[in-house]
Amino acid sequence: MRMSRLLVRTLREAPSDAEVASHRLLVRGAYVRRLASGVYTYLPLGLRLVRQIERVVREELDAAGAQEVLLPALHPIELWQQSGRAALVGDALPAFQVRGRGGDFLLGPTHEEVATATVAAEVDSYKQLPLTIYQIQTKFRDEARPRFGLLRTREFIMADAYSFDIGKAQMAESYVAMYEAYVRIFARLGLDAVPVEAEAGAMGGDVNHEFMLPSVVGEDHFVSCGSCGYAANVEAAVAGAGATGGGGVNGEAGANVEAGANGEAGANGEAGANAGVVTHSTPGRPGIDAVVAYFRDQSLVPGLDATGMLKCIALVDPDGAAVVVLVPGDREVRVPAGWRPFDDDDFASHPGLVRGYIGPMGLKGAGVRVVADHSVARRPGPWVTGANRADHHVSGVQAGRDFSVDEWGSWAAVAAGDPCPRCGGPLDLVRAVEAGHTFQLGLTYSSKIEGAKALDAEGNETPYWMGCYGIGLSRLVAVVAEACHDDKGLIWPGVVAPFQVHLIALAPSGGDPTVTGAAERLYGDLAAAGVSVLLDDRDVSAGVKFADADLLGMPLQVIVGHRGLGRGVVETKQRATGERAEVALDAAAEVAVAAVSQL
RNA sequence: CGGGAAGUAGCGCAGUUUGGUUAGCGCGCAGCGUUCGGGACGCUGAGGUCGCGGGUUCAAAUCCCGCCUUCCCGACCA
Repeated sequence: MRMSRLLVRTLREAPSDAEVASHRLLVRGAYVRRLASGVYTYLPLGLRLVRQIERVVREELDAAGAQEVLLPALHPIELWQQSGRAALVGDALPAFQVRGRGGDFLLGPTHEEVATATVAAEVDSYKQLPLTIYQIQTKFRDEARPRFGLLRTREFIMADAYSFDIGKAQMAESYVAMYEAYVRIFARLGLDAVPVEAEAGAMGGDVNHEFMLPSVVGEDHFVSCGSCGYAANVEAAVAGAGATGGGGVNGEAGANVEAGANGEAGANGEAGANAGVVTHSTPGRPGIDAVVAYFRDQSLVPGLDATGMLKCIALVDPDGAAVVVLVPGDREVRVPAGWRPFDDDDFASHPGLVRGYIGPMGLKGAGVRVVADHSVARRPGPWVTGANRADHHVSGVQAGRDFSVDEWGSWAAVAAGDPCPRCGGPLDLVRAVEAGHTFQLGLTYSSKIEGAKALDAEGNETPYWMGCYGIGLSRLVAVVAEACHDDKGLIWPGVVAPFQVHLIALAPSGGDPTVTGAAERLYGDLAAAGVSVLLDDRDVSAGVKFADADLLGMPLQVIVGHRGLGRGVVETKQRATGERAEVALDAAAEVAVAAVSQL
């Protein structure tokens, strides 16, 4: 491709709405342009990039036995009503009515329903299984907040696959095959993906893994154990039982117990029902920090800090029952999938729970289940916590004496340093981008979509055992760019580079037949050798060409100019290392081909 | 959806506080000339409903009200 004809207007300055490096450089390099928030156009270079990533994905999925299809992006809403996910439609998903004969449709955010219905119409026998289909499609999600250029968008390109099997064991085999394909895909793209255990969320199903790419722009966090290799999304991670919190933290809590007890002995607050429990007026101070500051200012409980507070969070479990979760004040509550925090209506129907002043006492009688993190058991108290009364907190509260816990578990969000649930070693917390997700769905969809079943060898009808798998391709563009750039521009790895060679012809305006002739010949030779070449034949100054070449980031630059040509040589430059070399003009094509083959 | 910031030429910005000729600057774009290996230089030129709508005023980019859009933090995230 000749740059003089390519739609590539590079920008010296990035638009002010581009914050992160990948976004700035992809826009400056004319790879993409924003049309609306979270909606991007791929210009020719950007599309070539996507195609390169697609090529790797296709090769690996094909090698794993998956078959490519193209499912509709437009889904009849009836299909989503069958699967039971229609509740998501309208609110969270873009839906609309089609005129004429009418009907309600949505723009597919994911394709479990359509994929299942598609196979249901074709497969009736175990002899047709196992089957894995995949597609590369544009997906639509009504993201509340698109972010960071291509990293989180409303419309994005995804490679999604669906496996169908006759039994659970076979499903697991298909899953492993796809999981391994994913590992190979990320490896070939030069990405250091970490498969982590994850929650299934609204997808349903059981076993699933997220492929996480550690990155400073990541929106997710996962924990990993350097000792045993355990890795899990923080949403799904649980710390080792019995030992949540470091020894030091427990030690501090112990000190607080003594200090708190002594302080109360001399305090003359209103005595609670139980000896040692003191109620304090804390007007307008919901939340741990505000209460700690108030108690410190008023010298109510000497030495109190967040670790001496008992944090009580009201949740609604998947059955709709109210549950209060207890964790130490310095920890966050882990909200499991399917659970949700109390909303205004919930508080209204549970007058015993006062927002901002929730405490664990007396909840049993109110029909509210109380669960607590293991770490609460390890810190005996007394605690400072909410009084279940507006603008009041209590101190001197003891577990067992003043309140009881229905169930102990891992309810605190995992933090760095927590013990690994498998081996007890300290966990690391890593910021990362979720680049892929694989699920064992089981019968979640096949049990609901009409006809999604097959006869097994014994003639019994059984729903398909399914898996689903997704990789965000457009997100990968952002991730690779984020990982591969310097202050001058992008630095594409060979496998994804839109062009392998950036051939720069440094001819003065009006042309220098020697230079243009040599460049044209090289261009032809490289193309003939199967190398993709971007020829900068524009009538612009050398500085512009060098700067653009560095910005666009093709792995190998070949510079043809009169200076070298006078001695019969051209120059090569590795974009990644900056390493330059001179090669004889006659050998240049051969050298470039060899260099490219090693990318 | 909550909090914050911002919308002036394709991009980056000044001007708005204190209303007052014809709304500027850099880059980019077009033409001519010079230059020619790390974002060259000179001259000429094109390009703007100052986000949109309403209001105040003799007069609005500037003040007031409403709306839209975009970005950042958070919530959400199939």
